[in-house]
Amino acid sequence: LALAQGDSRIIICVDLDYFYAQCEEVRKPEISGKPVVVCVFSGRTEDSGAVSTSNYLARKLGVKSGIPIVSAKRILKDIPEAVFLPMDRDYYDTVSERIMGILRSHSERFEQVSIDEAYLDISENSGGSYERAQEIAREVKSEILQTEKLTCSVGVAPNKVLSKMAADSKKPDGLTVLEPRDVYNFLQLLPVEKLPGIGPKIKKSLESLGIRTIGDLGNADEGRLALELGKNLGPYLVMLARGIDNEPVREREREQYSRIITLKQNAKSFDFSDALGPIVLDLSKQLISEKIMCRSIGIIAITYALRTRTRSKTLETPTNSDKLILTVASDLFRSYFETAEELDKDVRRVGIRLSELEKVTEEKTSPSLTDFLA
DNA sequence: AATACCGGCGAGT
DNA sequence: TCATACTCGCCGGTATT
Repeated sequence: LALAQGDSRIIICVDLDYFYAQCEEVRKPEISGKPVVVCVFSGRTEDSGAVSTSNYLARKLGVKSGIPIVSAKRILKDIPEAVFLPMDRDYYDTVSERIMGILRSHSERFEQVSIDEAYLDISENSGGSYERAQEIAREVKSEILQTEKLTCSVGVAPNKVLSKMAADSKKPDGLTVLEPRDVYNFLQLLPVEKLPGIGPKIKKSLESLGIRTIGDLGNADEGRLALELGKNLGPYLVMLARGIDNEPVREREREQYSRIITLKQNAKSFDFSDALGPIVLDLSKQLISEKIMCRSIGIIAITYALRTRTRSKTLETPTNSDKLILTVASDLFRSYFETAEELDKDVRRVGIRLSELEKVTEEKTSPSLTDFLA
């Protein structure tokens, strides 16, 4: 089994356990030991909405991410101590930022992939030793536990995908080291959906080709797979299945900002500025505070049938103006409702997406009055 | 032919 | 039955040059 240059790196994946719910346990110690369910209430009716995250006690009883809040309440109706809390993103963001600061201090090469997950390339600080790498992982875990009282699951492996799979293999509060010599046995018998990036749809596609385990996938004919999954995705997954992943750990710029809301009731059209005004203002404020402009403005409509529909427009000149964003978004929605097929006009949720981002530079900042007077 | 843009879809937290 | 709020990435079609 060839592992290419992948052998020579040592990567750590840190994954904070049931993050939102664990943040709530830290903030309100009296709820730990009880099932905790973090909810996104959509405001349509009392308890409309979905479960964002739950702690392990709730999960064990079947309350998992994505299920309707009413289903969760049904499941836990005989457990009076169960706790349902509204999601508080701002709070989790601040906790996340502090933890990412800790992680960043452990390696020059750092990559945050989500609010609760990051990679560290510790090839250098470990001196190539998995023994030392494991110590570093232990230090990271204990530092997060001491400063924030949060547990995490950590994977140590020769590349990002394997470190993620190692972290996934023991949760919560795990520490799994996967050395190059163990990779083949680790992967061989796992079902394909354990590979990050393979969800229900791709699993089904692979099944139609008789591919069930990661071992099967690694031995698959790349040509046949390219036909089934696309010319890039197919071969890429085969390489992953062979334990090869040369993606570097690198800090990435954010590529988009979006906001989406659930309408009070489904609509064939709606008062654009009423519904969109607040989220546009919020987005615009965020762009300005982060000194960013966007060159593409998009709208998102989620239909009654839960289909996602999008329209977007690329501007000549980048903007961060709430007025312009609202105008463009309203136009896009108007034309959407004019042109969409009948079923797609029944809209449940609407949102806005800003992309093609650029940093604001001095020269591009629009001249202000004081500049004129100077 | 290469690149930009667009819209759909899939996956993940 | 009921079905959030985000982010990222790939795919294929079409328009533009």
